[in-house]
Parts: sequence; structure tokens; C-alpha cells
Amino acid sequence: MTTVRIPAGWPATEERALAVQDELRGRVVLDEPGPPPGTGRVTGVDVAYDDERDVVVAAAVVLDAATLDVVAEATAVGRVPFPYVPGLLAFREIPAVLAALEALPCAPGLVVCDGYGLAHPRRFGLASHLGVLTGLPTIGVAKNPFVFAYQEPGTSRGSASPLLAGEEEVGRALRTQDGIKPVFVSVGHRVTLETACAHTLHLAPRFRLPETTRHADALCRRALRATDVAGDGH
DNA sequence: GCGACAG
DNA sequence: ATCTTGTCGC
Repeated sequence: MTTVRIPAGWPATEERALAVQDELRGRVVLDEPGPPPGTGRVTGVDVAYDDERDVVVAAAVVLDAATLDVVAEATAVGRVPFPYVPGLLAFREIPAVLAALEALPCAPGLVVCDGYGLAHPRRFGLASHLGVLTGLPTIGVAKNPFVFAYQEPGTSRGSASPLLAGEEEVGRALRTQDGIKPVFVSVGHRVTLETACAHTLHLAPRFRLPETTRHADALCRRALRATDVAGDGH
């Protein structure tokens, strides 16, 4: 497990964080289709916290997109760099996620994030931010709706309905399993909403959440527990 | 003004 | 995110 280095100038206040979002928002690329589902590699990233001990652990798990087999993984530990503030989640998670991605022995391909990309109050969620910083294609798959309205999608797997910011479709409520609560998909960087939804369905053949986030979630929790005093002898 | 609000 | 036992179901 590698150690997180917090990037120089990482914002410490909400005001500075908002300014960073304003500055980076224009660098998001929305006109590339993105890699086709089922080919190449797909990487899930997730983060777990122990705020009591000021510890954050991130995991990145690379899957073969065709078989969904795990082909590589990495973790990173560090101190929590920012409090949780709705709309500023990226400032809490990204340093650790970057460290985990850099520790991978291979290229990540498409990155699947826990949370939102475009479906964000300022159109610059975690997935957008991570995409701009890394240049990688990214999408966001969230477990809960944030601030956008949507109609309940049809009851069968594959049904979807738009997440609306007024007239603009900023994401989609997508049913990944029959009769199960939908997930909330949005574009991060260099991927189309169509492609993002296709990837999400491809990655969730059996459970509600994509295999990428299931693996990343399990790994960062396991790694965090291994950090509990007596974990690795320090 | 008050509440809601990704993880 | 995290605090938490058993329990219902495939």
C-alpha cells in the first residue's frame, strides 16, 4: 500500500475549492464517444475513511472488460485532506484516488467513480475532476440521487430515465437489475452518456452496482481495517 | 429563513 | 462515509 501525497496548493477552504472547480470545469471534454464497452480494461476506484484516526484509504481495481476478471489492484493510505461537504466530495477523495491509480502496474483504461460527474450543482463532480486531472476517460455511478429530479425508470434491467437540470439531461437513472433501485450514471470526462450507461450495464450483469465499484469498495475497506492499530506494525 | 444534500 | 445483529431469501 503506497502513501498519499497531497498535491501542492490543494484547497483547504470551501471558498478555494469552489474557485478550483470554476477554474477546471472548462477543461472537461464531452465530445469523445469513449472506449467501447466490453473491450480493454476498466478500473473501479473507491475510498474508505476512519475520521477518528484521520485515515483515508483508496483502492483502484483493474478489470478485464470482457471477462470482468481482476487483472491488477493497488491501494493508498493518507490523512483526510478535506471535510465532507456536499458538492465538494472530490476534494476529500481525489488525492488518495490519484495515489492508488499511480501505484497500478498497468494503464487503467476507463475509470468508474463512486459519485457524480456532470450531474453536479456546478457540473463538475468527482468523476469530472478526476478525469481532468488524469486525462483518463471517466464516468460516475452513484447509489443515490443528488440534487436532480427524475422519473422512475421502467421496472426491467436496462430501463433508464433522464436526470434533469431544467431541460438539460445531466445524467440518467439506470436500472441495472429487474425491480431493483436504479443507479445514477453521469459522464465524467471523454465519454458520452450513452457509452457511460452501456458500460454500467455491462459491468453489472448480476448485482445492482458495477463489479468495478464492488471490488474497489471491498478492497479499500479491507485495507482500512488492516490499518487498525497492529495492522502493519507502525 | 429552513431543509435537503454524491461519499 | 460510518455506527451495527440478526434475518429473510436465493
